[in-house]
Amino acid sequence: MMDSTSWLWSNFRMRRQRADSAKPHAATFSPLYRQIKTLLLISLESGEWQPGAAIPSEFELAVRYGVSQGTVRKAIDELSSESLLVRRQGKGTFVATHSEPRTQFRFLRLRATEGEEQQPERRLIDCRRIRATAEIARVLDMKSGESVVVLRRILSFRGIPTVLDEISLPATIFKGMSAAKVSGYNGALYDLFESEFGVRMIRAEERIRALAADATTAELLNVELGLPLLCVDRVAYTYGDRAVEFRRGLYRTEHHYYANTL
Amino acid sequence: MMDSTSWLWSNFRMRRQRADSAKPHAATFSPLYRQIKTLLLISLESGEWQPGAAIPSEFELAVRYGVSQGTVRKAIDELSSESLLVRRQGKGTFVATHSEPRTQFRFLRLRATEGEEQQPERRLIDCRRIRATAEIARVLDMKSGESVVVLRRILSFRGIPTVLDEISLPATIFKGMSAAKVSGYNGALYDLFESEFGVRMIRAEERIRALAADATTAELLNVELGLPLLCVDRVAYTYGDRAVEFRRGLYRTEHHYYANTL
DNA sequence: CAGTGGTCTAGACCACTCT
DNA sequence: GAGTGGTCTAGACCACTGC
Repeated sequence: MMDSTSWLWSNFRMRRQRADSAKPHAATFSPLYRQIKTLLLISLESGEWQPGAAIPSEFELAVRYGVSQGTVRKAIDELSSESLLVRRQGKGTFVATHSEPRTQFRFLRLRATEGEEQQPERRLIDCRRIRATAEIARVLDMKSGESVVVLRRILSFRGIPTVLDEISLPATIFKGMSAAKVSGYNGALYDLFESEFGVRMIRAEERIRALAADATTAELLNVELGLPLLCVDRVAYTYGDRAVEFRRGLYRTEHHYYANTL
Repeated sequence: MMDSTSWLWSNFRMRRQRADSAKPHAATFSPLYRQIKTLLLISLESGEWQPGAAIPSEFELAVRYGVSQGTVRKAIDELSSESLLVRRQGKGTFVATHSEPRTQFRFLRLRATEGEEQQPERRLIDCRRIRATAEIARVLDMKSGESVVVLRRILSFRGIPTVLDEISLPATIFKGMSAAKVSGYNGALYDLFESEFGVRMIRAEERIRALAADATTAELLNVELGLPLLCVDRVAYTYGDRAVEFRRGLYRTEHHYYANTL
């Protein structure tokens, strides 16, 4: 089959790396397990293995790539520590999903000052199409003026509006995004992105500042003008470190805090 | 030597674990490499290996503990990923130190909105001894009324006062702490704690909120009353997850932000 | 060159899950 | 019991550092 041919070739190229360089090593050298990791990443990104599904066993992958099980294992170890894969002893290795509570915990850092943890209620305010501003174009690596979908929504805890999110997405990647799609969904947005648009958020960077509530924000969050809020700017990345979301969150912190571990 | 005796005994006990339990496995089971990791932690905590110094080679440790090099390796891997040890190919494995810039980056998350990264100037305001309030006693796991050292200081960037820190430390652990000791030191506090008091900060948890500057803060940071500030409450832990510092930081965020990666 | 960490292998056995 | 990930070993060789 074509598959066999392609992996034989890949493997040949991998092994060559060591043998054919006259100089000790060029800057292009990478160990076998990293090359395996790259192959696994390709399979993940291409959708060959769907979120939530099991990937082939370590033994099978070792045979497929013509390396030892330990080498495959080390590649999976890294992907697992990056939360792209999840190992389950006795069952197999699975593609990580945003529908797992563990993952949601990772991307929503707001915790209640006291009392039990609770799921937020999500209410969509609006969903518009605009042309990318210079700022959005810069962080999302687009051209100014390209089409962007902007969602605004409110997260409430125990009925208290607590977070105002403004979420900017490249329209070309999130084709068919609409208020209906978001409203009809009762879960984390990243879960929707993954299942409906095939966009998996891998990593995000946040910049946190404090600022005073302006008129619009004060009204939407039902607080008085000037109340100090956390302003959380997030850029989220998918495979290959491609930025695909810019999100500005305004958090009330009378009864919640942003949790972080150093 | 006594050393030989003790490690032989330890090793015996480790291997026993597998053999002598009739039931498949009690909840107390832990794999060999974790037991090795614990032994390494003991050596670190006891000061047998000083910060910045090299620990014995993997081969030597394998002989000492009577296990294979790969098992020692896995133990070191975990300690290394927890930033307790640092591997340097060809040189050895070293005890991590707070004097390395990399480590300071980890515990000071404030970044400039624009321009080059810069070292802050540190100015001590005062250093007092008080009795632990209920709140401090709770987070530092002390009794109410026990002696606490409280430092207040300001961090300035480019001459602009930006952070007001109030740092509470158990007096019994930080014996001999004084204004002179802190003032005479031009570096990260954790570096001072490590070298002068033998207290190594391993991990910290932060809770971030937004609040308005009160009168005292406004004066010390030279801002107007009510300016929104980040309030960063940190509890820092040393070996064995013992809390040894409570720190409340108030951050101006006109020209800086708190950086975080998810 | 010797010594250290880094990679890779092959094989054994353990622990867990499901059938 | 079969299949999966988890641990452990012994040994080979590579890559980097410093003498």
